[in-house]
Amino acid sequence: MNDVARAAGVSLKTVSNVLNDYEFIRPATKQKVLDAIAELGYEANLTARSLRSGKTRMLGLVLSDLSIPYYAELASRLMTVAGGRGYRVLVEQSGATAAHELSALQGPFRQLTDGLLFTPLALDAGTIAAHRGTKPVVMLGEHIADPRFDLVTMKNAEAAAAITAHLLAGGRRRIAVLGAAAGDTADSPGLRLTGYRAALEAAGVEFDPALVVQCDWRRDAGASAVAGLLDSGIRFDAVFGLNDTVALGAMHELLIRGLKLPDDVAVAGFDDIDEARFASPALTTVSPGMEEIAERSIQLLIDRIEGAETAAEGLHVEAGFELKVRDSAP
Amino acid sequence: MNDVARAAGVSLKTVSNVLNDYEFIRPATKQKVLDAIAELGYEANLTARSLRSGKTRMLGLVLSDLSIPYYAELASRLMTVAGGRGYRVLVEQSGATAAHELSALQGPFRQLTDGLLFTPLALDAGTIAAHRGTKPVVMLGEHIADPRFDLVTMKNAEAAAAITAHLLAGGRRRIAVLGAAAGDTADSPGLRLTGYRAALEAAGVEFDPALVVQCDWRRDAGASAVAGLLDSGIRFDAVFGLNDTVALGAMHELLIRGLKLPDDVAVAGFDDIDEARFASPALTTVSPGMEEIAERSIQLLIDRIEGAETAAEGLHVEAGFELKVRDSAP
DNA sequence: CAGCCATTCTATAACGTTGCATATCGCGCG
DNA sequence: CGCGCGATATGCAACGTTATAGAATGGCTG
Repeated sequence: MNDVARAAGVSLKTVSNVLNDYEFIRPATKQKVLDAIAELGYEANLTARSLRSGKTRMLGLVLSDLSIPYYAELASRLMTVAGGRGYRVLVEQSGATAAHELSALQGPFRQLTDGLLFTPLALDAGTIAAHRGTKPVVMLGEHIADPRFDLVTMKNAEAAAAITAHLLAGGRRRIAVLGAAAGDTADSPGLRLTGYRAALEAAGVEFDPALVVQCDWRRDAGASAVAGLLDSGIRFDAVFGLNDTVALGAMHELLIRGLKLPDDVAVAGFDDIDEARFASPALTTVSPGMEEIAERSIQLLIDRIEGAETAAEGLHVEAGFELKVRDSAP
Repeated sequence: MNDVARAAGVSLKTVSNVLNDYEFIRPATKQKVLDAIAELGYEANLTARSLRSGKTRMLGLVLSDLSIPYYAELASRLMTVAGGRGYRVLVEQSGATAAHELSALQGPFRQLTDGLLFTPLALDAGTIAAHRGTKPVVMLGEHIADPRFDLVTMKNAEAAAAITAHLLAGGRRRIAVLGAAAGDTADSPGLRLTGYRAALEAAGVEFDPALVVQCDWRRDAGASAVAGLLDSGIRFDAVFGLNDTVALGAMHELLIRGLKLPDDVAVAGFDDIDEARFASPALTTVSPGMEEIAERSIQLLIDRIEGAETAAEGLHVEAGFELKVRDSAP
């Protein structure tokens, strides 16, 4: 920067002012500085800028595992949106363990970022509140729904109700649910199950806990879950996987067992990952507005960072959803 | 750090020395400092450290799109491996465009990292060499194979030959290839096609260019490609998708058309993404040693960064592969 | 017992930027 | 004509750390 100042015949501070779009600079001066910068190929040192300004222009993103398709897509979009606002995204994988989540919340990772997009899975609201520090945090997902925190999430219950209603409208009456325990009411599984139950009730169909199978949200777990149902002789004419991955695993198992989809069993999922569209048969699912989630969460976080006028209390944003009717449950 | 020094009754520099594992410190002194650090909850300021030392302890990872499953899995592993060595990974998406790749190579992104893991798709070796800068760069993938660069890649040709040989051993003679042009010899498509041709030749089966279909490495492209083959009446008894995604798209289309897999057509892929295992039927593919790629590339890059004794010339590493025989091509 | 070296600790000066306060200039107004 | 004020440019200090050089201590050697 010294060299630029000398080349442009101005002071160090003037160069800095040009770079920071300071208001009161004569166009001629500004041009001289810009020319010198171009000629010397100067690039501002971001580390020094960070040290002095206390800002890194990086956003932290904490999620359990980047290789999970939903998170990979979300991360990709968040990076694109953040990039458009002049921020980078630094990703940290927590493995959904409390220890890692805590260290992401207060460790060195935090120092490197101006704000955090946090998908807590293990920590509870109290612990997070105690260790959130002073920089802004925006929660993603459903694990935390606490007025103290900003939260961007999806309409889990409404979307699950909509897709259940769609299955019911198609004449299905015994809809197996994979990925929640019958008593769940909180977090993604519980909220989606609640939506399912609401739709059943609205249609006057009785809820049967035997149709609810708890399993991890992974392909193989979905396959095993549906295998368990088949083996135990429980009747069902539809499967609602609480995410697409589980639904796809279930579909795989149903096909292997020689069942016809959707005639024998209709299958529906949740998330609308890219894969759902190209599955065979294509998976009926619900798109939870990931684009909107990405945009609103980045927007909210940056507003907090840059001190925009926003509510003092935690803001709760719910993105819209869209039913995607495909061949697995027409 | 000042507070710690005062609390421990030592100089600022001694605290710094303790943090940097300086050799000549009396255990008692070290303990006093550590106690003070613990008591005050002090954490070193990483930005200041970076400014002074010129190191950020971050590695850059440039890839086209994080939402592509292969890259998502690779990124996830790289982050884990790097974390174990005390580095973080900062991801930059290039969209496979030359402009973005170039800006990742020389723009501010570069400043933030001590070294680069670079998956070039658009830039050529000459351009990269001209703009590589002074910090270490390790290439990933096949686009660049130039002695000037360090490169970590997979045995594309050998693995493709092995899986082709497997199809041939199963009695298949007309194996369609999706994802390359008949004349390709370079990059992932070309290398894999070369392996395919080598296996045909070794088995005395004639190469038919009509069986080679160029398409993007995406699901829908794979589906369209195989649809084109079917519609044009070209006979084939097997499909080799040059990556899993293409193969899965093809499989989808074949199933929709009422073909029996693997009886009518065997299908094989390349990459062994998680999805391949749970497809229906499960996809025969080749696992290109991603774990090894992650470990060797991080190792190599960190060695270069920390100035370990390594070859002056570019080092080329090829990870091993493993055939995964599943139901789509038993 | 002086001299030397290994060990242990410290003072000072950077790293490259921006916040704050201030200097300078020219113009309109009383 | 002088004062005040907006516009423009600048100087200095500080952000929190580490590199460099050197000071202090003590033990060993000749």
